[in-house]
Parts: sequence; C-alpha cells; structure tokens
Amino acid sequence: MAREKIQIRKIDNATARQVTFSKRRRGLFKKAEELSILCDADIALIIFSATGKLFEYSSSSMKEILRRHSTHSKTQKKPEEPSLKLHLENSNYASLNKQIEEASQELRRMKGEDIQSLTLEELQQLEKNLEVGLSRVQERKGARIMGEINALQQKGKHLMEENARLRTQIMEMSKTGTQVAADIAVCEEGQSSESITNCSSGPQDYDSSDTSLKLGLPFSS
Amino acid sequence: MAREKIQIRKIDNATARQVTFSKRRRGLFKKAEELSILCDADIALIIFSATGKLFEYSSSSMKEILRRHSTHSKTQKKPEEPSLKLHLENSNYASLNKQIEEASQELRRMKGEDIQSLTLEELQQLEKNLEVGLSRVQERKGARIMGEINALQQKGKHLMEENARLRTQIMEMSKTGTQVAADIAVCEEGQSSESITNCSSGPQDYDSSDTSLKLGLPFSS
DNA sequence: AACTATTTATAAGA
DNA sequence: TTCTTATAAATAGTT
Repeated sequence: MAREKIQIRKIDNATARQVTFSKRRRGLFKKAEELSILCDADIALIIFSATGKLFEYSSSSMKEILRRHSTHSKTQKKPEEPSLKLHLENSNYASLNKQIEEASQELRRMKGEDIQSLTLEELQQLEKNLEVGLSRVQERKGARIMGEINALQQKGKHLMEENARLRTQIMEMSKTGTQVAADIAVCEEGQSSESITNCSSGPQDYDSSDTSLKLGLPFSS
Repeated sequence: MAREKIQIRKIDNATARQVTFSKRRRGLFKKAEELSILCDADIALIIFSATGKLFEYSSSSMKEILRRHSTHSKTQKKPEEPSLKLHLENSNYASLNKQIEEASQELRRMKGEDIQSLTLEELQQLEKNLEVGLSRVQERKGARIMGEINALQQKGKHLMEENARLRTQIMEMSKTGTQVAADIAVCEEGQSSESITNCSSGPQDYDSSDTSLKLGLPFSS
C-alpha cells in the first residue's frame, strides 16, 4: 500500500519481514481498538510472531473474552462423548471440532458474513461485472456496426435507384434525341428541383456524408 | 478515513454503527490475514459484536493458537512443553489439524472459495483465460462483420463506378447525340477496352480514392 | 525512525 | 445491503 504494490505472500527478506511485522502489527492493533470503540465490540487479538513471540490486544479482559469464546464454541459445536483414551479421543475431537468450525464459518460466509478472505464468489462477482461491462460495450459496438451496415445498404440502394434512373434517362435520350441535354446541364449546376434530386442523391451523398464510411480498420477489440 | 474524518468514539446512530462494524470487521480480518501471510505469524482474532454475535478469524487452528496463548500466559518464561507425552500428543493433534486444514482449504479452492492467498498472477491467469475466450469470440465476430462491410463497400464502389459511367455516357450523348447508344450496349457488357476506359474515367470525380470508403467510426476494441 | 509516493480503507451518499 | 466516490489512513521502499 505504498511505494509499490506487494503480493500477499511471505516476505522473503527476514529483515524486511520483521519491519513489516512491526508496522502492520501496530496498524492491526490500532484498527482493532478503533473497531471496538466505534462499534462497542469486544475484541481479542492474539499474534504469535514467526519467532514465537506473543503479542496480544483485548478491548476488555482477555480472559473474559476467551471464556466467552469457548462458551460460544461449545454451544455451537456438536457435543462429543467424553474421552476415554485421551490421545486419540482428543485428536478426533479436535479435528471434528475443527471441521465443524470450518463448516459453520463457510455457512456464515454464504450468508455474506465473516468473509474476510476473498471467496471466488466475490471474485466472480467482480469478474462478472467486468463481463457485463464488456458485453455492454460489445452491444453498443454491435449496434453501431449494424447502423453502419444499414447506412451502407441504404446508400447502395440509392445508388442502384440512381443508376436505374440514369439508365432510364439514357433510354429516353436514345429515343427522344439530345433534348434531355438541357436537363442534364441544369442538374449539374444543382438547380432544377426534380433533376437535382435525381442527380445528387447518389454519389455525392455516398462520398462524403457525415456518416461516411471508412473501412479497412481492424477490429482491434 | 473517508469523506470526513471521524472521531474514534462510539457511533451514536445504531444503523451507522452496524454498517461501520460490518465494514471495519471485514477490513480487520483482511489485515489480520495479510499480516499472518506476509510475516508468517500465527493470529487469532475474536470479535463479539455489541449484540453478542461472535466473529472470529484464525490464521491456523483457533484451538491451537488459544492453547499456545494460555501456555504463554501461564508460564511466560517457559514456553517449553512440560512432558514428552504432552508434546507428542500436541504434535499429533497439530499435524492432524494441519492435514485437515490443508485438505479443506484445497477443497474450498476447488470450489472457488478461500483463494485469498493466491497470488495476483494466479488470479490473473484465471481471469485472463476467461478474457481470452471472450476476446476470441469477439475477434471472430468482428472479422465476420468486417467481411460483410467490405463486401458492401465493394458493391457500393462498383455501383458508384457504374453510376459515373452512366453519367459520362449521358454527357457524351448530350454532346454527340444518340450515336453513343451503341457504346452503351458494349459498355454494359464490359467488353470494349476503349469504351470501358471512357466509361470508368468519370467516377474519379466522385470516388475519393482507391481507399474510397471508410467508416467514420473507429472499431476500437 | 522519518519520509512520501501509492495503495487501501472507508465515511457518506445514492 | 451494495456501489460509488472523495478523503483519510496505512504502508512499501528509501534515506
């Protein structure tokens, strides 16, 4: 969270690790205390350094909090029969309890509580948001492309119509002689209403309209 | 630490307090986990909300940490195991727990849960794979669309050329009379070299260049 | 330990 | 509760 982002993995350099431990431990204690004060919560925080040194914080009495915790743990967990053979029974009991602990935590997480560690759900949610964003962009892009295609189709249609009209004119000229020359001249100057319509609707529009087409550009996507 | 600096004292408004509790609890758990991973520390965090609800986090086994803590509390000067028996028992207990933890974590990860310790690279790899899949589909789709647009452009270009040819022919007819009628027929069939040249010389007025049509819309991404 | 450039956390508001 | 956003805090790398 500073000069450079770091990966959350064990810090290799022992000195750096010690420094970070010291800094972050302080920060964690501070945050714990703030939470306990702001929200009237009772908090116990126990930290064993890699070297085995103990650091602890508790908003009230550590003993009291731990007792309360053990009470909660017992009531939450499936009661096991009293141990007969201490060694094995203790191990089994402990591991069973552990599994139950994990299961209940998983349940809380499914309810949206106690999800201090990033679950895939959260990541997937995030990912999904990105996908949604992408798909929206894609949609917009697609709509635009369709619009361009439609515009091209319209222009092609107009050109075809124009061509047909011109063809017809030629046919007319062939039959009636050069009499149409007048119309053409007028058309070229962009004056005659009807002729203009015929003449200008084609190429000019196609060539440089505001929706002018440019192709050959790659979809870098 | 946000829109406004707040004093660290109990939040009066119950709703706001609850919201803050939820947010900060998350933050605290996250920080605790980061510290445990970064510095190889063993951490237990127990939180009782004002309403008595329990939230807990532990970097490994809560029981183990608490046992270790009680040991420290009792014999602050002597963190050694009292007996060989107990030592072995604890070892078994610890290793069993460790195995279970590892197994369950693996399971959770396979279910997509509890991937907080995955490096950014690993997560990005996962994410990237999905994105790559998406982008490939996008690429194919984009290529298809480009093909269609190009086809339309070609068609439009040809139509424009045709249009220009016809226009030229009309001009010719206007000047030379209906004598060009014969040429028209030839031109339509695209046979006569000279006539073709004549016919196609016109379009350049309308055809901007051989790179003629370009969609004014960028196909960025 | 002190210094900052950055990253995070988060208080309000929607 | 969730999302957004402006700001306050925390902190990684340096000195």
